[in-house]
Amino acid sequence: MLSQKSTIRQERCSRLLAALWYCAHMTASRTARERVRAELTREITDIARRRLATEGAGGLSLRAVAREMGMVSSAIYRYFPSRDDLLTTLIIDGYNALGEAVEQAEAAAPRADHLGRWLAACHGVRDWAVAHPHEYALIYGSPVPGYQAPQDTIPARVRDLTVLAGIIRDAWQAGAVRAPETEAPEELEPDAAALRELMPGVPDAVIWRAVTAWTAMYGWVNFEVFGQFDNTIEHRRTAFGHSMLTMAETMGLAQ
Amino acid sequence: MLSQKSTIRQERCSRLLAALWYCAHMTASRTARERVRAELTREITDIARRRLATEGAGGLSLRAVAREMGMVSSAIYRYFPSRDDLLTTLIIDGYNALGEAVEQAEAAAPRADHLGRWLAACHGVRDWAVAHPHEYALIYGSPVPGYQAPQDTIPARVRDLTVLAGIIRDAWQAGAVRAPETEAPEELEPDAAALRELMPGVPDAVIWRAVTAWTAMYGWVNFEVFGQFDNTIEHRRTAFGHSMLTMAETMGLAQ
DNA sequence: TCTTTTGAGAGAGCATTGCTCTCCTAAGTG
DNA sequence: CACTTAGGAGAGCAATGCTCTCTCAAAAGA
Repeated sequence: MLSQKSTIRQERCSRLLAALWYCAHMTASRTARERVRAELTREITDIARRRLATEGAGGLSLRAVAREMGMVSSAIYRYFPSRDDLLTTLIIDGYNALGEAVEQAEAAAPRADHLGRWLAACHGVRDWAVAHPHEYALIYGSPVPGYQAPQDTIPARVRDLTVLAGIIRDAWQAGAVRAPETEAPEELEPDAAALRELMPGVPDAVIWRAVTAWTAMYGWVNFEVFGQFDNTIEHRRTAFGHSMLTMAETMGLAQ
Repeated sequence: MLSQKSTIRQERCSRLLAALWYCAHMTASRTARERVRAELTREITDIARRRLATEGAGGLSLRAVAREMGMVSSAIYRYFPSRDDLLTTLIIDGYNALGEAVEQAEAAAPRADHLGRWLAACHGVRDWAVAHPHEYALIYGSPVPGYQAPQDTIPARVRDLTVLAGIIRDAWQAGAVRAPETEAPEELEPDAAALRELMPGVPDAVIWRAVTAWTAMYGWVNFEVFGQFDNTIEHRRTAFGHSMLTMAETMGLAQ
């Protein structure tokens, strides 16, 4: 009994050492094995993403992915410890894809045209969401599994928010924002801290209007992607643009 | 072979006749059997709703409900032909519960205080959603199963929208709405038809602002319920109220 | 009151899922 | 060249949705 325990501990210890050694040399040596592993990992996520786009998050099954790869299902677990980990990877990828779409859309507008940048960013979000409804549902819909680890997703999920903050910051510094007459309740003063860092110098009243516009935009996109506008609104892109123009006015973005 | 087929057809025919007879007499006779059936159906949905509240939509299993009822799983199928049908029932119930919460919240405000009615309705939605996050996710989150039948849900899902439309209609008739300067694009003219019926006399420009406010409200609630505000905004009810006040201003609702 | 119909629970069974084992081979390492 | 180890194969476990058949008691009809 004791010797068995000792053996186990020894084994675990040697594994730990091996893992440490592996970590220390990982960056230096790009062995063929590591390359094929990275390649297979990418192939798994690609297939999973494709299946996600057709079946939806609920229908994504590890076994189906394995089958499509010509692998046996247990082999997948060498690459992803669980189905939720695969989903988390897909979520992070989704955040990055959306963030990139927004960044590119916004970057296409002239820097001084703050209203144009806002509208471009909004359409960037909407167009991507409409084109990738299931991926969008994964990142901005109801949380699917028990609960995905939010820690890993933080760096990727703020990319779109950063774009908005940049627009508001630039517009404010350029004097292109009319400050609202009404102030935000003092109670909210500490809550704006994180946002204040993204938009230095911008008064809280403007920040809160930006938050309102932000949630309004995602509210619209949610409604549209999740089918709430079916059989009601046909010209959705136009209606969305008009709605976002209204929100620009609410934010005090000068025409 | 032929006789077997004929027997089957005969059997099916007699079943059909029995079903027709049953339908014809259903309303008149409330037998004990029907009462216990209704009672058990209600018990199933109650347990399902409770499990939904703790496990979420993904973790709702027919077998678990059956186990909790002391039934064998196959017996559940006498009451609901599939898991999706149970979910659809829950969705309709959710729409009705939310609709009722909104109606009650809005009814508590003085009729002439249109801004107060708007804010009350908004808080009605938010408070219910925060109190029943999984049910809210079921009705306003990403569509969970393959696709639920939207036809059955239509009567229940417009209750909240009707409340909003009533506020705007009353406010407009009372002259308490400032019409916006900018008009909506003509392209959207046909899309407002359904909404125009709910708010007779209200100009399209105001209707579209109401839609924007509506989506903004649900956008905020989505963000809050789905955890997008975690570790950022603490005083969420206050922030939500301020945001909805901003949207009232956007709609032109006079203070 | 007695026979017949029928609604509905029990139980076995099927295909599928996520995940965990143990084996075993071939690629990479000293 | 010996040997370590990453990783694929396959069986297996528990759970799921759903479909059968069997059976019995309650309701209906005479």
